[in-house]
Amino acid sequence: MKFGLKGKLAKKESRLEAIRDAHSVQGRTSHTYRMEDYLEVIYELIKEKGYASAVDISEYLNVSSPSVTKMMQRLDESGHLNYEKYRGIMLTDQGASVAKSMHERHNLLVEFLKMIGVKDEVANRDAEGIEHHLHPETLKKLEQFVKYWKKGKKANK
Amino acid sequence: MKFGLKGKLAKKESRLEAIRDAHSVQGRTSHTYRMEDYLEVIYELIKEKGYASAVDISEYLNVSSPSVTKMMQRLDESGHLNYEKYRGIMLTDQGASVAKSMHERHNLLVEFLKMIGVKDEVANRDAEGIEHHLHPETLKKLEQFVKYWKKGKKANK
DNA sequence: TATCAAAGTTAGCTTGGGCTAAACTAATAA
DNA sequence: TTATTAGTTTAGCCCAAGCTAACTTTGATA
Repeated sequence: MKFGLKGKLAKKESRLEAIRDAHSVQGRTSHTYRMEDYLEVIYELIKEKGYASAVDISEYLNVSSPSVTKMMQRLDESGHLNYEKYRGIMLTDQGASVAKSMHERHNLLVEFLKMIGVKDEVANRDAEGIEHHLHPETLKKLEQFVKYWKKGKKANK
Repeated sequence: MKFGLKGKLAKKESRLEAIRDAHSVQGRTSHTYRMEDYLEVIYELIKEKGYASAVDISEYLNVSSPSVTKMMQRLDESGHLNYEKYRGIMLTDQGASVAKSMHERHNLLVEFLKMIGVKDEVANRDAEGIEHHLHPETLKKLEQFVKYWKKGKKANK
């Protein structure tokens, strides 16, 4: 496997042009980063306790319960979960898929960060911030890279 | 140099606890991520053309000019730049320092991403998203790591 | 020097996400 | 069965950041 040796053929962009490209609107996903955070917590709660209550969500995201309620309504609206007042919360397939994706990104990022020597706590915090911003390609490459690195480590341990 | 071999002594946290820690409020920096974007563009504009005009900022950030004006007022307020209506924009030391930090983070991230095989365009876009979320420690480790890796590459080229 | 286009600004609105205070539900204990 | 209370929701607010429409300033040119 080769890294970092791609053909340098691309038209060289000025830094400003690169910034413009990066900030050009480009098919955002119908949900916000904050929604991803909520979905991730709900997913973990369901995995750990079987259900997700508003108090728990509010505790783990460090927000008030009215904020949770509001977001539940939005996520219901957007089809990420089925929500019935005073009853409960269930992830839809769509919601679960977003949540799972976040979960995996998080794991991968934490693994990588620890690998390069970042302390657990910081790794976790940074991963939580970064996970929303990864292009699928980046994800794939990072995955390959981590796998590759681990193999190497094992090889000369 | 060693990576990934830190003592595994830390108390093992549940995933939810980790999420809570990550989302616990913790000394945010008196400026927002969006401010960082503006400051970065202003910095690059000044480097490339000697000054930063509102139209340019608005073009490179893909926002309207009233949005730029508003943000200039805020950044003036917060001491990141000196702004005088219809006149011009100058970064203060504080503003320049934030901008420079973004610039460096961006460079480092792009370098790393390309290193693992991510295409330029994607690397740029992801870096732009990620750069706001890096703890100084992560930054330092990533830097060491990139340096280390490059050395390795050179060694067996 | 007067005019006019381009650049910048203000006014006033929208939206996402957050909060507190107050009202409501539901489930348990008496 | 009723009363209490923990949990949830509503109402009504705030703030950052965005937008369009309308206005002002500046500077170049006739």
